[in-house]
Amino acid sequence: MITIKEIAQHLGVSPTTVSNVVRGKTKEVSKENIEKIQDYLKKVNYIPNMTARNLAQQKSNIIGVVLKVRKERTTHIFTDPFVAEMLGGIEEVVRKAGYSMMVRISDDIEEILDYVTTWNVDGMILFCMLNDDAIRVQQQFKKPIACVDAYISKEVEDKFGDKFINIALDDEEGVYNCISYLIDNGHRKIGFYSDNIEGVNAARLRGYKRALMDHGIKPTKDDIFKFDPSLKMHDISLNKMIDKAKDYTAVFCTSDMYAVELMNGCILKGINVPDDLSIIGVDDTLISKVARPQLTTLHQSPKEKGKLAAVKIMEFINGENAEEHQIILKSHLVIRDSVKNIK
Amino acid sequence: MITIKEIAQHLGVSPTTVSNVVRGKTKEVSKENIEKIQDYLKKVNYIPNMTARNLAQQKSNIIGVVLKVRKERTTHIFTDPFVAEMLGGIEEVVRKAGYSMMVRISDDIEEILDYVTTWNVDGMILFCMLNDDAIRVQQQFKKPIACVDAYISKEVEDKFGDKFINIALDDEEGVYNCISYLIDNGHRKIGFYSDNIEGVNAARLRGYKRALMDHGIKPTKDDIFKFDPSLKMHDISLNKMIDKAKDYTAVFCTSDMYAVELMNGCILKGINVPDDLSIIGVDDTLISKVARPQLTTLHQSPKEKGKLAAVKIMEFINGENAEEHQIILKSHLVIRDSVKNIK
DNA sequence: TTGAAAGCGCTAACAA
DNA sequence: TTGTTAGCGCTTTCAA
Repeated sequence: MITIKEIAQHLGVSPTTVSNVVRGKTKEVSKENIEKIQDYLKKVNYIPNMTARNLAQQKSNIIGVVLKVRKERTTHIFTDPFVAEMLGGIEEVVRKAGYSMMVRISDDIEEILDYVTTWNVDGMILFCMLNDDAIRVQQQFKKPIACVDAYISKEVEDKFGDKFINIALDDEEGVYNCISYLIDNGHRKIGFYSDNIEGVNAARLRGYKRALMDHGIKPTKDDIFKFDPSLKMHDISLNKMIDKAKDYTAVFCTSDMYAVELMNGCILKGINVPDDLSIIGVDDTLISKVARPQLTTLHQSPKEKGKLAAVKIMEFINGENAEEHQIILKSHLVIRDSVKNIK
Repeated sequence: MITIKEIAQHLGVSPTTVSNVVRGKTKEVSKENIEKIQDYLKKVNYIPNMTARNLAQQKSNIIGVVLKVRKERTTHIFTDPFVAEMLGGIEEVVRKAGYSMMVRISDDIEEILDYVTTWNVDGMILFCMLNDDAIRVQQQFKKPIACVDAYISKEVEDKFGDKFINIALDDEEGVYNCISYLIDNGHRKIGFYSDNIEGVNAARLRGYKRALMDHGIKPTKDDIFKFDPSLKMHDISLNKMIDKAKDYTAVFCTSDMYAVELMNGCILKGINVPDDLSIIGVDDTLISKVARPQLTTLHQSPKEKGKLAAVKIMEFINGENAEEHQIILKSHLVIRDSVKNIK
């Protein structure tokens, strides 16, 4: 690759002048030099060395997109329609802003911090941060951060500066509505199905419990099914769940993907959905529409979440500050065919 | 961030010695220095500056993962289960090899070349390269390349050096088998449904045509439905397709995603699958199992394709050479419920 | 075993 | 308007 220095030598000008032309800072360059240099740049197809540029400018032009997920989920995290849509939203904004996206999957916040530090990313978009993580991140990472579905306390949140935002959903409220809807349709034995009950899903669990209690139903620990999404355990967990499902008339699942997998497993085992079991999911991604029966689900827009996070990061980088630390999007229930009225 | 120089000064040793310890090149460092330096590194939580390291070493530790897709597909490329699974396969291998993944979506080969050049990526994984692209890539990009589903001529292929591989599928043969299966089940009016007929899909189209002709059916241009996958056009294209579908007893779709969307559209319009229309897809991703009826589809393993591409790139970087320019994986038909025997 | 010095390719402060 | 110079943080020769 040809360098600025070589070009400068060849044309008998200084590297600064060439550099200025390359970067379009042509106010201080004479017309004849601009033309001469531009012609030559094109002729030799000059392409700047990003590494050198970044070192000189103490930045990276990289946005670190970090998916903090537990090991069991790593292998198929991209195939979760929620994540896929979110990434699509992020990618577009980041690319159009002239930045590059580095995607990192990890379940270890220390590793993540090392990663974004060593690459000196200009901003980080962090998916699924928990409270303890947030404390560490806040201590160590001093660049713009946008979170999607971080679930952290008000106190920790307030420790972050002006370059922090969390894009969230009204999870508790949304799930409250889902469960209320089930109850309105005559369901009293309602399961809660998730791969974890941290962060966002803790909020959802609260909504679930509150809805039950408000309708005079006492939630028990047994009603919460935590399953292992790793490839190995997947079918085992699923079958366990299906066995238990017979004791229920409805199950709330914390994502469309899990809902649809459960539904599929049930149907294959002769449990009819929704006649024998009603199912509700979350996300309203493509999969909920193509599944049969079509899935009743709590709508949110993963793509919008991703886009918004990316837009905010760009604003932060460009000097704007966050006016608030949280943006809470509104969910709504999309009623399709996977819930039966059993009144 | 603390630098090697500062550490050296503080400890009264040279930057070289610190650098050697950081990189584990401790053969030439005295034990007392090793210990002293390691302790201090830990104490100050030293994290190397990747940019500086890369500039000095003339490499990047980056693998460029490039999705070359037409503009209409950009917005939801990650949500295609094929792409999602493939990315998952790539990510794992790349990460475990100590590299970082930069994902770039573009439909312009010149832009792609500029991108990987400016970032000085150590290797590129390229999805969906066409013949003309390949010529340009071969001219300009002299680092290891692994392609997934590139479709290029033997001559162009041979112009690449020892650091090139293409991971492909026996597309023509596979689709030949799909169509033969349909014909065996009594179908004679069979449509071909795709968003493009370049590259891989050109091979599939050949398989389609050959199967028809071998069974005495003359394929016509009208039987090929090209639709526009952009968000705007999506429903319009789909409806057009569905209108035409009445003239057919079966449709072959070039991906599960499209197959499932078509199936869904048909069902919503009162066209029963498979009673009124049989459908076959390609990929055998999750979506084909959760759709109803379950989709009969040509199985391949996107994840394996991705993994293999990434493994090959790493081998190339580590000095190994390609023994062949193509690895052709075997597909096979997975028979589920979306095809009806109408004999 | 250690360290001085040059260099990776670019930018930016400052002088001319 | 142009060019000189130093420097970004690291690695790598090579001499001590």
